[in-house]
Amino acid sequence: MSKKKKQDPDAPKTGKDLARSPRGFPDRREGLIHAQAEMIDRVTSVYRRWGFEALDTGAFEYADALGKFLPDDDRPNAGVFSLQDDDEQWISLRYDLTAPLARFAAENWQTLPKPFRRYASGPVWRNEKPGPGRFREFLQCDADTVGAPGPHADAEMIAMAAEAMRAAGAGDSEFVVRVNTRRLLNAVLSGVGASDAGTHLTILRALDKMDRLGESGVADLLGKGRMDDSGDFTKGAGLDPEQVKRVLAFAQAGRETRGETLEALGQAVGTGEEAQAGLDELTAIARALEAFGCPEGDVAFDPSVVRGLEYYTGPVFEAELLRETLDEDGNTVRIGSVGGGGRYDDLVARFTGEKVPATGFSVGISRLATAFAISGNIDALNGPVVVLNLNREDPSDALRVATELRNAGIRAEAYMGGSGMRPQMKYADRRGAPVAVMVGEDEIAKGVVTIKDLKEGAKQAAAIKSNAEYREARPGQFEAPRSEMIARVREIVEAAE
RNA sequence: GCCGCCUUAGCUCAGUUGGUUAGAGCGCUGGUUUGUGGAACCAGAGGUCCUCCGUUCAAGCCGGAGAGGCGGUACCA
Repeated sequence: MSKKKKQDPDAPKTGKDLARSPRGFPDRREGLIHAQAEMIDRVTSVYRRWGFEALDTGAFEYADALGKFLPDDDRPNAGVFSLQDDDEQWISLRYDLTAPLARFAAENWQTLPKPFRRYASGPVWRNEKPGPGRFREFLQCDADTVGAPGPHADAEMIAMAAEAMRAAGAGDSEFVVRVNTRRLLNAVLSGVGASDAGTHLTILRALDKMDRLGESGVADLLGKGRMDDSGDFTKGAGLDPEQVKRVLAFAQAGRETRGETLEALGQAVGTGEEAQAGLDELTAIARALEAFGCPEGDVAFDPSVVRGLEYYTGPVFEAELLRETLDEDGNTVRIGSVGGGGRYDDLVARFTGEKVPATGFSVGISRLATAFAISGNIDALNGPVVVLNLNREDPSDALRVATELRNAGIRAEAYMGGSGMRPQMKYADRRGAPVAVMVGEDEIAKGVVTIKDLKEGAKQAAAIKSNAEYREARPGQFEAPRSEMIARVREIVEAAE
Protein backbone atom coordinates (compact mmCIF):
# COMPACT_ATOMS: atom_id res chain seq x y z
CA MET A 1 0.00 0.00 0.00
CA SER A 2 1.43 3.29 -0.96
CA LYS A 3 0.59 6.29 1.12
CA LYS A 4 -0.94 8.77 -1.18
CA LYS A 5 -1.38 12.24 0.09
CA LYS A 6 -4.64 13.83 -0.74
CA GLN A 7 -4.31 17.21 -2.30
CA ASP A 8 -6.50 19.54 -0.33
CA PRO A 9 -6.32 23.08 -1.65
CA ASP A 10 -7.60 24.45 1.64
CA ALA A 11 -5.04 22.64 3.79
CA PRO A 12 -2.28 24.69 5.36
CA LYS A 13 0.78 24.64 3.17
CA THR A 14 3.29 23.56 5.76
CA GLY A 15 3.30 20.92 8.45
CA LYS A 16 0.87 20.53 11.28
CA ASP A 17 -2.18 22.37 12.40
CA LEU A 18 -1.98 23.96 15.79
CA ALA A 19 -3.67 21.80 18.40
CA ARG A 20 -5.31 24.42 20.58
CA SER A 21 -8.72 25.51 21.74
CA PRO A 22 -10.00 29.08 21.51
CA ARG A 23 -9.53 30.88 24.78
CA GLY A 24 -12.41 30.77 27.14
CA PHE A 25 -13.48 27.39 25.71
CA PRO A 26 -11.60 25.03 28.00
CA ASP A 27 -11.64 21.26 27.68
CA ARG A 28 -13.33 19.58 30.59
CA ARG A 29 -12.19 16.14 31.70
CA GLU A 30 -13.43 13.32 33.87
CA GLY A 31 -12.98 14.92 37.28
CA LEU A 32 -14.46 18.30 36.43
CA ILE A 33 -17.31 16.88 34.36
CA HIS A 34 -18.30 14.63 37.18
CA ALA A 35 -18.05 17.39 39.77
CA GLN A 36 -20.16 19.75 37.69
CA ALA A 37 -22.81 17.16 36.95
CA GLU A 38 -23.02 16.38 40.64
CA MET A 39 -23.28 20.08 41.48
CA ILE A 40 -26.08 20.64 38.97
CA ASP A 41 -27.85 17.62 40.34
CA ARG A 42 -27.72 18.93 43.89
CA VAL A 43 -28.72 22.47 43.04
CA THR A 44 -31.63 21.44 40.84
CA SER A 45 -32.87 19.08 43.50
CA VAL A 46 -33.07 22.08 45.84
CA TYR A 47 -35.07 23.96 43.19
CA ARG A 48 -37.37 20.98 42.71
CA ARG A 49 -37.93 20.65 46.42
CA TRP A 50 -39.08 24.29 46.48
CA GLY A 51 -41.60 23.41 43.80
CA PHE A 52 -39.97 24.60 40.59
CA GLU A 53 -40.46 22.73 37.33
CA ALA A 54 -37.89 22.03 34.64
CA LEU A 55 -37.58 23.91 31.38
CA ASP A 56 -35.02 23.64 28.61
CA THR A 57 -34.77 26.06 25.74
CA GLY A 58 -32.42 25.97 22.76
CA ALA A 59 -28.95 27.41 22.63
CA PHE A 60 -29.90 30.02 20.04
CA GLU A 61 -32.43 32.82 20.30
CA TYR A 62 -33.27 35.53 17.84
CA ALA A 63 -30.86 38.33 18.55
CA ASP A 64 -33.61 40.86 19.21
CA ALA A 65 -35.21 38.51 21.76
CA LEU A 66 -32.06 38.74 23.83
CA GLY A 67 -32.33 42.46 24.25
CA LYS A 68 -30.58 45.55 23.17
CA PHE A 69 -27.94 43.98 20.97
CA LEU A 70 -29.06 44.38 17.43
CA PRO A 71 -26.08 43.22 15.46
CA ASP A 72 -26.52 45.52 12.55
CA ASP A 73 -23.11 47.16 12.61
CA ASP A 74 -19.59 45.93 11.99
CA ARG A 75 -19.34 44.12 15.28
CA PRO A 76 -22.27 41.73 15.54
CA ASN A 77 -20.38 39.66 18.08
CA ALA A 78 -19.68 42.20 20.79
CA GLY A 79 -20.69 40.49 24.01
CA VAL A 80 -22.78 37.78 22.37
CA PHE A 81 -21.97 35.27 19.66
CA SER A 82 -24.24 35.98 16.74
CA LEU A 83 -24.64 34.69 13.24
CA GLN A 84 -27.02 35.13 10.39
CA ASP A 85 -29.43 32.28 9.73
CA ASP A 86 -30.36 31.03 6.23
CA ASP A 87 -33.25 33.48 6.17
CA GLU A 88 -30.84 36.34 6.95
CA GLN A 89 -32.21 36.83 10.45
CA TRP A 90 -29.66 37.29 13.21
CA ILE A 91 -29.60 34.60 15.85
CA SER A 92 -27.44 34.61 18.97
CA LEU A 93 -26.19 32.07 21.46
CA ARG A 94 -27.96 32.72 24.77
CA TYR A 95 -25.79 34.66 27.23
CA ASP A 96 -27.91 33.67 30.23
CA LEU A 97 -31.00 31.61 31.03
CA THR A 98 -33.21 34.53 32.04
CA ALA A 99 -33.72 36.16 28.67
CA PRO A 100 -34.82 32.86 27.08
CA LEU A 101 -37.22 32.37 29.99
CA ALA A 102 -38.73 35.80 29.43
CA ARG A 103 -39.23 34.90 25.78
CA PHE A 104 -40.76 31.55 26.65
CA ALA A 105 -43.05 33.03 29.29
CA ALA A 106 -44.25 35.70 26.88
CA GLU A 107 -44.82 33.15 24.13
CA ASN A 108 -46.78 30.77 26.35
CA TRP A 109 -48.30 33.18 28.81
CA GLN A 110 -51.91 32.21 28.15
CA THR A 111 -51.42 28.57 29.01
CA LEU A 112 -48.92 28.74 31.87
CA PRO A 113 -49.83 28.34 35.51
CA LYS A 114 -49.28 31.74 37.05
CA PRO A 115 -47.00 32.44 38.79
CA PHE A 116 -44.80 30.30 36.58
CA ARG A 117 -41.95 28.72 38.50
CA ARG A 118 -39.21 26.99 36.56
CA TYR A 119 -35.60 25.96 36.89
CA ALA A 120 -33.10 25.45 34.09
CA SER A 121 -29.49 24.47 33.72
CA GLY A 122 -27.09 24.40 30.83
CA PRO A 123 -24.33 26.18 29.00
CA VAL A 124 -24.45 29.87 28.15
CA TRP A 125 -22.00 31.83 26.01
CA ARG A 126 -20.51 35.30 26.33
CA ASN A 127 -18.00 36.78 23.97
CA GLU A 128 -15.85 38.51 26.54
CA LYS A 129 -12.31 38.36 27.77
CA PRO A 130 -11.93 35.24 29.91
CA GLY A 131 -10.11 35.14 33.24
CA PRO A 132 -9.70 32.84 36.21
CA GLY A 133 -13.06 31.15 36.70
CA ARG A 134 -14.40 33.13 33.78
CA PHE A 135 -15.09 31.48 30.45
CA ARG A 136 -16.78 32.18 27.17
CA GLU A 137 -18.80 28.99 27.54
CA PHE A 138 -19.99 28.13 31.01
CA LEU A 139 -22.75 26.44 32.98
CA GLN A 140 -25.51 28.15 34.86
CA CYS A 141 -28.30 26.77 36.98
CA ASP A 142 -31.27 29.09 37.42
CA ALA A 143 -34.60 29.31 39.18
CA ASP A 144 -37.17 32.02 38.44
CA THR A 145 -40.69 32.94 39.39
CA VAL A 146 -42.61 34.86 36.74
CA GLY A 147 -45.76 36.66 37.82
CA ALA A 148 -45.02 37.21 41.50
CA PRO A 149 -44.94 40.86 42.56
CA GLY A 150 -44.29 40.67 46.32
CA PRO A 151 -40.98 40.87 48.20
CA HIS A 152 -41.65 37.45 49.72
CA ALA A 153 -41.04 36.03 46.23
CA ASP A 154 -37.63 37.73 46.24
CA ALA A 155 -36.99 36.45 49.74
CA GLU A 156 -37.81 32.96 48.53
CA MET A 157 -35.16 33.30 45.83
CA ILE A 158 -32.66 34.51 48.39
CA ALA A 159 -33.35 31.76 50.89
CA MET A 160 -33.24 29.19 48.12
CA ALA A 161 -29.98 30.64 46.84
CA ALA A 162 -28.42 30.11 50.24
CA GLU A 163 -29.71 26.55 50.31
CA ALA A 164 -28.38 25.95 46.79
CA MET A 165 -24.96 27.20 47.82
CA ARG A 166 -24.92 24.77 50.69
CA ALA A 167 -26.10 21.95 48.46
CA ALA A 168 -23.34 22.78 45.99
CA GLY A 169 -20.79 22.23 48.72
CA ALA A 170 -20.21 25.56 50.47
CA GLY A 171 -20.23 25.15 54.23
CA ASP A 172 -20.89 27.46 57.16
CA SER A 173 -19.31 30.90 56.70
CA GLU A 174 -17.80 29.81 53.39
CA PHE A 175 -20.30 31.88 51.44
CA VAL A 176 -22.71 34.74 51.84
CA VAL A 177 -25.66 35.94 49.82
CA ARG A 178 -25.56 39.71 49.80
CA VAL A 179 -28.80 41.57 49.23
CA ASN A 180 -29.66 45.11 48.25
CA THR A 181 -32.42 46.88 46.38
CA ARG A 182 -32.34 49.18 43.42
CA ARG A 183 -34.80 51.47 45.18
CA LEU A 184 -32.25 52.42 47.84
CA LEU A 185 -29.60 52.96 45.21
CA ASN A 186 -31.96 55.23 43.30
CA ALA A 187 -32.74 57.12 46.50
CA VAL A 188 -29.05 57.76 47.08
CA LEU A 189 -28.54 58.89 43.51
CA SER A 190 -31.25 61.49 43.76
CA GLY A 191 -30.07 62.32 47.28
CA VAL A 192 -26.75 63.61 45.97
CA GLY A 193 -28.52 65.36 43.13
CA ALA A 194 -27.00 63.27 40.38
CA SER A 195 -29.34 63.80 37.51
CA ASP A 196 -27.89 62.49 34.27
CA ALA A 197 -27.83 58.80 33.41
CA GLY A 198 -24.08 58.76 32.81
CA THR A 199 -23.33 59.93 36.34
CA HIS A 200 -25.79 57.38 37.70
CA LEU A 201 -23.94 54.60 35.95
CA THR A 202 -20.56 55.80 37.12
CA ILE A 203 -21.71 56.01 40.73
CA LEU A 204 -23.30 52.57 40.67
CA ARG A 205 -20.25 51.02 39.07
CA ALA A 206 -18.04 52.64 41.68
CA LEU A 207 -20.22 51.24 44.48
CA ASP A 208 -20.05 47.79 42.97
CA LYS A 209 -16.27 47.83 43.39
CA MET A 210 -16.42 48.43 47.13
CA ASP A 211 -15.24 44.94 48.05
CA ARG A 212 -12.39 44.99 45.56
CA LEU A 213 -11.02 48.53 45.72
CA GLY A 214 -12.00 49.47 49.24
CA GLU A 215 -13.11 52.85 50.53
CA SER A 216 -10.34 54.98 49.05
CA GLY A 217 -10.58 53.44 45.59
CA VAL A 218 -14.31 53.92 45.50
CA ALA A 219 -13.93 57.47 46.81
CA ASP A 220 -11.57 58.19 43.89
CA LEU A 221 -14.08 56.79 41.41
CA LEU A 222 -16.89 58.84 42.93
CA GLY A 223 -14.75 61.96 42.78
CA LYS A 224 -12.18 62.82 40.16
CA GLY A 225 -11.16 59.34 39.03
CA ARG A 226 -8.71 56.56 39.72
CA MET A 227 -5.35 55.47 38.35
CA ASP A 228 -4.88 51.69 38.38
CA ASP A 229 -1.69 49.67 38.80
CA SER A 230 -0.90 49.60 35.12
CA GLY A 231 -1.22 53.38 34.93
CA ASP A 232 -4.58 53.34 33.24
CA PHE A 233 -6.93 56.11 34.33
CA THR A 234 -10.65 55.67 34.96
CA LYS A 235 -12.69 58.83 34.94
CA GLY A 236 -14.73 59.42 38.08
CA ALA A 237 -18.27 60.59 38.70
CA GLY A 238 -17.13 64.09 39.60
CA LEU A 239 -18.96 64.34 42.91
CA ASP A 240 -17.76 66.91 45.44
CA PRO A 241 -16.23 65.64 48.71
CA GLU A 242 -19.45 66.17 50.66
CA GLN A 243 -21.43 64.06 48.19
CA VAL A 244 -18.72 61.40 48.13
CA LYS A 245 -18.99 61.19 51.88
CA ARG A 246 -22.73 60.69 51.71
CA VAL A 247 -22.52 57.93 49.14
CA LEU A 248 -19.76 56.18 51.07
CA ALA A 249 -21.74 56.41 54.30
CA PHE A 250 -24.55 54.60 52.52
CA ALA A 251 -22.27 52.00 50.96
CA GLN A 252 -20.73 51.23 54.33
CA ALA A 253 -23.96 50.89 56.24
CA GLY A 254 -23.60 47.09 56.28
CA ARG A 255 -23.64 45.67 59.83
CA GLU A 256 -23.42 42.31 61.53
CA THR A 257 -27.08 41.42 61.33
CA ARG A 258 -29.83 42.25 58.88
CA GLY A 259 -31.74 44.16 61.57
CA GLU A 260 -28.78 46.34 62.44
CA THR A 261 -28.06 47.03 58.78
CA LEU A 262 -31.67 48.12 58.27
CA GLU A 263 -31.29 50.61 61.09
CA ALA A 264 -27.99 51.95 59.80
CA LEU A 265 -29.48 52.27 56.33
CA GLY A 266 -32.41 54.21 57.70
CA GLN A 267 -29.94 56.81 58.96
CA ALA A 268 -27.81 56.89 55.82
CA VAL A 269 -30.48 57.06 53.20
CA GLY A 270 -32.72 59.87 54.41
CA THR A 271 -36.49 60.14 54.33
CA GLY A 272 -37.52 60.38 50.69
CA GLU A 273 -40.35 58.35 49.19
CA GLU A 274 -38.02 56.06 47.23
CA ALA A 275 -35.81 55.61 50.30
CA GLN A 276 -38.80 54.55 52.36
CA ALA A 277 -39.96 52.15 49.65
CA GLY A 278 -36.51 50.56 49.61
CA LEU A 279 -36.40 50.21 53.37
CA ASP A 280 -39.90 48.71 53.40
CA GLU A 281 -38.86 46.25 50.75
CA LEU A 282 -35.81 45.07 52.69
CA THR A 283 -37.83 44.93 55.89
CA ALA A 284 -40.39 42.69 54.21
CA ILE A 285 -37.60 40.50 52.85
CA ALA A 286 -36.07 40.26 56.31
CA ARG A 287 -39.38 39.13 57.75
CA ALA A 288 -39.87 36.53 55.04
CA LEU A 289 -36.32 35.22 55.46
CA GLU A 290 -37.16 34.74 59.10
CA ALA A 291 -40.21 32.69 58.10
CA PHE A 292 -38.12 30.62 55.71
CA GLY A 293 -35.76 29.83 58.58
CA CYS A 294 -32.84 31.29 56.68
CA PRO A 295 -29.73 31.45 58.91
CA GLU A 296 -28.54 34.96 59.76
CA GLY A 297 -25.03 34.12 58.59
CA ASP A 298 -26.12 33.00 55.13
CA VAL A 299 -27.74 36.22 53.98
CA ALA A 300 -26.55 39.77 54.61
CA PHE A 301 -27.93 43.11 53.55
CA ASP A 302 -25.17 44.96 51.77
CA PRO A 303 -25.81 48.38 50.24
CA SER A 304 -22.78 48.11 47.95
CA VAL A 305 -24.36 45.33 45.89
CA VAL A 306 -25.34 46.66 42.49
CA ARG A 307 -25.33 43.80 39.95
CA GLY A 308 -25.78 44.36 36.24
CA LEU A 309 -27.29 47.59 35.24
CA GLU A 310 -29.98 47.01 32.72
CA TYR A 311 -32.91 44.91 33.68
CA TYR A 312 -33.10 44.72 37.46
CA THR A 313 -35.85 46.83 38.95
CA GLY A 314 -36.00 45.99 42.67
CA PRO A 315 -34.11 43.72 45.01
CA VAL A 316 -30.74 42.48 43.72
CA PHE A 317 -28.59 39.78 45.25
CA GLU A 318 -25.29 38.09 44.79
CA ALA A 319 -23.76 34.90 46.16
CA GLU A 320 -20.11 35.16 47.02
CA LEU A 321 -17.71 32.40 47.94
CA LEU A 322 -15.70 33.54 50.95
CA ARG A 323 -13.37 30.56 51.09
CA GLU A 324 -9.88 31.54 50.09
CA THR A 325 -8.76 29.99 46.82
CA LEU A 326 -5.09 29.54 45.98
CA ASP A 327 -3.76 28.47 42.60
CA GLU A 328 -0.93 25.97 42.16
CA ASP A 329 1.66 28.72 42.60
CA GLY A 330 0.10 29.73 45.90
CA ASN A 331 -1.34 32.98 44.60
CA THR A 332 -4.75 34.06 45.76
CA VAL A 333 -7.27 33.74 42.98
CA ARG A 334 -10.22 36.05 42.99
CA ILE A 335 -13.28 34.08 41.95
CA GLY A 336 -15.72 36.63 43.38
CA SER A 337 -19.39 36.25 42.70
CA VAL A 338 -20.56 32.70 41.98
CA GLY A 339 -24.20 33.53 41.51
CA GLY A 340 -26.66 36.34 41.40
CA GLY A 341 -30.16 37.43 40.74
CA GLY A 342 -32.86 39.95 41.36
CA ARG A 343 -36.20 41.30 40.33
CA TYR A 344 -36.80 42.16 36.70
CA ASP A 345 -40.32 43.43 36.28
CA ASP A 346 -39.94 44.76 32.73
CA LEU A 347 -38.29 41.89 30.91
CA VAL A 348 -41.43 40.03 29.81
CA ALA A 349 -43.17 43.29 28.97
CA ARG A 350 -40.74 43.69 26.10
CA PHE A 351 -42.63 40.95 24.30
CA THR A 352 -46.18 41.30 25.56
CA GLY A 353 -46.46 44.97 26.42
CA GLU A 354 -48.01 43.84 29.66
CA LYS A 355 -45.95 44.32 32.80
CA VAL A 356 -45.14 40.95 34.34
CA PRO A 357 -43.26 40.98 37.64
CA ALA A 358 -40.49 38.37 37.88
CA THR A 359 -37.62 37.44 40.13
CA GLY A 360 -34.90 34.83 39.85
CA PHE A 361 -31.50 33.53 40.80
CA SER A 362 -28.63 31.91 38.95
CA VAL A 363 -25.82 29.73 40.26
CA GLY A 364 -22.59 29.95 38.25
CA ILE A 365 -21.76 26.25 38.15
CA SER A 366 -18.54 26.64 36.17
CA ARG A 367 -17.23 29.27 38.50
CA LEU A 368 -18.12 27.34 41.62
CA ALA A 369 -16.55 24.19 40.22
CA THR A 370 -13.42 26.14 39.30
CA ALA A 371 -13.19 27.54 42.79
CA PHE A 372 -13.55 24.08 44.29
CA ALA A 373 -11.02 22.65 41.85
CA ILE A 374 -8.48 25.37 42.62
CA SER A 375 -8.78 24.81 46.34
CA GLY A 376 -8.39 21.07 45.83
CA ASN A 377 -11.95 20.13 46.69
CA ILE A 378 -12.57 17.91 43.71
CA ASP A 379 -11.76 14.34 44.56
CA ALA A 380 -9.94 12.13 42.10
CA LEU A 381 -12.33 9.51 40.85
CA ASN A 382 -11.55 5.82 40.81
CA GLY A 383 -10.95 4.39 37.38
CA PRO A 384 -12.13 1.03 36.13
CA VAL A 385 -10.63 -2.29 37.16
CA VAL A 386 -7.96 -3.06 34.57
CA VAL A 387 -7.43 -6.62 33.42
CA LEU A 388 -3.90 -7.00 32.14
CA ASN A 389 -3.41 -8.75 28.86
CA LEU A 390 -0.51 -11.15 29.34
CA ASN A 391 -0.93 -13.22 26.26
CA ARG A 392 -0.39 -11.11 23.21
CA GLU A 393 -1.11 -13.88 20.75
CA ASP A 394 -4.52 -14.52 22.22
CA PRO A 395 -6.10 -11.97 24.53
CA SER A 396 -9.21 -14.11 25.07
CA ASP A 397 -8.51 -14.82 28.73
CA ALA A 398 -8.22 -11.14 29.57
CA LEU A 399 -11.36 -10.35 27.60
CA ARG A 400 -13.25 -13.11 29.35
CA VAL A 401 -12.22 -11.95 32.82
CA ALA A 402 -13.17 -8.36 32.07
CA THR A 403 -16.55 -9.50 30.80
CA GLU A 404 -17.09 -11.55 33.92
CA LEU A 405 -16.39 -8.52 36.10
CA ARG A 406 -18.68 -6.29 34.05
CA ASN A 407 -21.47 -8.84 34.21
CA ALA A 408 -21.12 -8.67 37.97
CA GLY A 409 -21.68 -4.91 37.78
CA ILE A 410 -18.04 -3.95 38.30
CA ARG A 411 -16.59 -1.25 36.06
CA ALA A 412 -13.83 -3.11 34.23
CA GLU A 413 -11.83 -3.15 31.03
CA ALA A 414 -9.22 -5.36 29.43
CA TYR A 415 -6.02 -3.58 28.39
CA MET A 416 -6.32 -2.74 24.71
CA GLY A 417 -2.83 -1.42 24.02
CA GLY A 418 0.06 -3.30 22.50
CA SER A 419 2.68 -2.91 25.18
CA GLY A 420 4.29 -5.17 27.74
CA MET A 421 3.41 -5.71 31.33
CA ARG A 422 5.19 -2.78 32.87
CA PRO A 423 3.42 -0.23 30.68
CA GLN A 424 0.18 -2.04 31.44
CA MET A 425 0.70 -1.54 35.17
CA LYS A 426 1.57 2.07 34.53
CA TYR A 427 -1.62 2.40 32.55
CA ALA A 428 -3.71 0.96 35.38
CA ASP A 429 -2.00 3.34 37.77
CA ARG A 430 -2.67 6.34 35.63
CA ARG A 431 -6.28 5.43 35.11
CA GLY A 432 -6.72 5.47 38.86
CA ALA A 433 -7.71 1.82 38.79
CA PRO A 434 -8.32 0.45 42.27
CA VAL A 435 -7.46 -3.05 41.13
CA ALA A 436 -5.40 -4.76 38.45
CA VAL A 437 -6.27 -8.35 37.61
CA MET A 438 -3.72 -10.71 36.07
CA VAL A 439 -4.51 -13.96 34.36
CA GLY A 440 -1.47 -15.56 32.74
CA GLU A 441 -0.33 -19.07 31.98
CA ASP A 442 0.56 -19.73 35.62
CA GLU A 443 -2.81 -18.63 36.87
CA ILE A 444 -4.71 -20.60 34.27
CA ALA A 445 -2.74 -23.73 35.07
CA LYS A 446 -3.55 -23.28 38.78
CA GLY A 447 -7.13 -22.15 38.28
CA VAL A 448 -6.53 -18.83 40.03
CA VAL A 449 -6.23 -15.13 39.29
CA THR A 450 -3.70 -12.68 40.67
CA ILE A 451 -5.34 -9.59 42.11
CA LYS A 452 -3.40 -6.46 42.88
CA ASP A 453 -4.84 -3.82 45.17
CA LEU A 454 -3.15 -0.77 43.68
CA LYS A 455 -3.94 1.63 46.52
CA GLU A 456 -2.70 -0.81 49.12
CA GLY A 457 0.31 -1.60 46.95
CA ALA A 458 1.25 2.07 46.70
CA LYS A 459 0.95 2.38 50.44
CA GLN A 460 3.26 -0.57 51.09
CA ALA A 461 5.69 0.54 48.41
CA ALA A 462 6.35 3.78 50.25
CA ALA A 463 8.34 1.81 52.84
CA ILE A 464 10.47 0.04 50.25
CA LYS A 465 13.82 1.59 49.53
CA SER A 466 15.52 -0.14 46.64
CA ASN A 467 14.21 -0.79 43.21
CA ALA A 468 15.23 -4.44 43.28
CA GLU A 469 13.40 -5.00 46.54
CA TYR A 470 10.35 -3.28 45.15
CA ARG A 471 10.31 -5.70 42.27
CA GLU A 472 10.59 -8.64 44.59
CA ALA A 473 7.95 -7.53 47.03
CA ARG A 474 4.96 -7.22 44.70
CA PRO A 475 3.12 -5.19 47.32
CA GLY A 476 -0.63 -5.39 47.66
CA GLN A 477 -0.86 -8.51 45.55
CA PHE A 478 -2.42 -11.91 46.19
CA GLU A 479 -3.76 -14.98 44.43
CA ALA A 480 -7.38 -16.01 44.63
CA PRO A 481 -9.27 -18.98 43.22
CA ARG A 482 -11.02 -18.02 40.04
CA SER A 483 -14.38 -18.69 41.66
CA GLU A 484 -13.71 -16.04 44.31
CA MET A 485 -12.42 -13.38 41.94
CA ILE A 486 -15.56 -11.28 41.76
CA ALA A 487 -16.05 -11.23 45.51
CA ARG A 488 -12.43 -10.29 46.21
CA VAL A 489 -12.31 -7.58 43.53
CA ARG A 490 -15.62 -6.14 44.66
CA GLU A 491 -14.33 -5.95 48.21
CA ILE A 492 -11.39 -3.79 47.18
CA VAL A 493 -13.37 -1.63 44.76
CA GLU A 494 -15.99 -0.89 47.37
CA ALA A 495 -13.38 -0.07 49.98
CA ALA A 496 -11.80 2.39 47.56
CA GLU A 497 -15.00 4.36 47.10
C1' G B 1 -11.56 47.93 24.36
C1' C B 2 -7.19 50.31 27.10
C1' C B 3 -2.31 49.70 29.94
C1' G B 4 1.90 46.62 31.34
C1' C B 5 4.82 42.19 31.12
C1' C B 6 5.92 37.80 28.50
C1' U B 7 6.72 33.92 24.13
C1' U B 8 13.19 28.40 22.86
C1' A B 9 10.83 20.40 23.57
C1' G B 10 4.74 18.23 27.09
C1' C B 11 6.67 21.29 31.75
C1' U B 12 10.60 24.43 34.07
C1' C B 13 14.38 26.77 31.84
C1' A B 14 19.97 27.31 29.66
C1' G B 15 21.75 29.19 25.06
C1' U B 16 28.46 33.59 25.33
C1' U B 17 30.20 39.63 21.16
C1' G B 18 25.13 37.44 15.65
C1' G B 19 29.11 32.00 13.67
C1' U B 20 28.95 24.41 12.20
C1' U B 21 24.04 19.77 13.34
C1' A B 22 19.84 24.50 19.35
C1' G B 23 20.82 21.86 24.90
C1' A B 24 19.66 20.25 30.28
C1' G B 25 16.48 18.49 34.15
C1' C B 26 11.83 16.61 34.78
C1' G B 27 7.98 14.25 32.04
C1' C B 28 6.62 10.91 27.99
C1' U B 29 7.23 6.06 25.07
C1' G B 30 9.44 1.55 25.25
C1' G B 31 13.16 -2.17 26.53
C1' U B 32 16.28 -4.72 30.33
C1' U B 33 12.11 -9.00 32.41
C1' U B 34 6.01 -10.80 25.89
C1' G B 35 4.92 -11.38 34.63
C1' U B 36 4.66 -6.18 37.80
C1' G B 37 2.91 0.84 39.12
C1' G B 38 7.80 4.19 42.26
C1' A B 39 13.23 6.31 42.77
C1' A B 40 17.68 0.90 39.01
C1' C B 41 19.90 0.49 34.14
C1' C B 42 19.52 1.26 28.72
C1' A B 43 17.33 3.33 24.53
C1' G B 44 13.88 6.32 21.81
C1' A B 45 10.44 9.98 20.35
C1' G B 46 9.49 14.98 20.69
C1' G B 47 11.65 21.83 18.21
C1' U B 48 8.69 26.14 11.73
C1' C B 49 13.59 28.95 18.76
C1' C B 50 5.31 32.36 18.14
C1' U B 51 4.61 34.32 12.83
C1' C B 52 5.83 37.47 8.83
C1' C B 53 8.93 41.26 6.86
C1' G B 54 13.70 43.58 7.18
C1' U B 55 19.30 44.21 8.33
C1' U B 56 23.56 40.78 7.51
C1' C B 57 28.12 36.52 4.15
C1' A B 58 25.46 34.54 8.52
C1' A B 59 19.65 35.72 13.00
C1' G B 60 17.02 31.88 18.63
C1' C B 61 19.99 36.53 19.50
C1' C B 62 19.47 43.00 16.00
C1' G B 63 15.02 46.28 13.82
C1' G B 64 9.72 46.64 12.42
C1' A B 65 4.80 44.79 12.20
C1' G B 66 1.41 41.15 13.69
C1' A B 67 -0.42 36.96 16.64
C1' G B 68 -0.79 34.39 21.16
C1' G B 69 -0.29 34.05 26.60
C1' C B 70 -0.36 36.29 31.58
C1' G B 71 -1.73 40.32 34.82
C1' G B 72 -4.35 44.89 35.69
C1' U B 73 -8.39 47.93 34.13
C1' A B 74 -13.05 48.63 31.62
C1' C B 75 -17.44 45.90 30.51
C1' C B 76 -20.36 41.89 32.44
C1' A B 77 -27.57 42.26 29.98
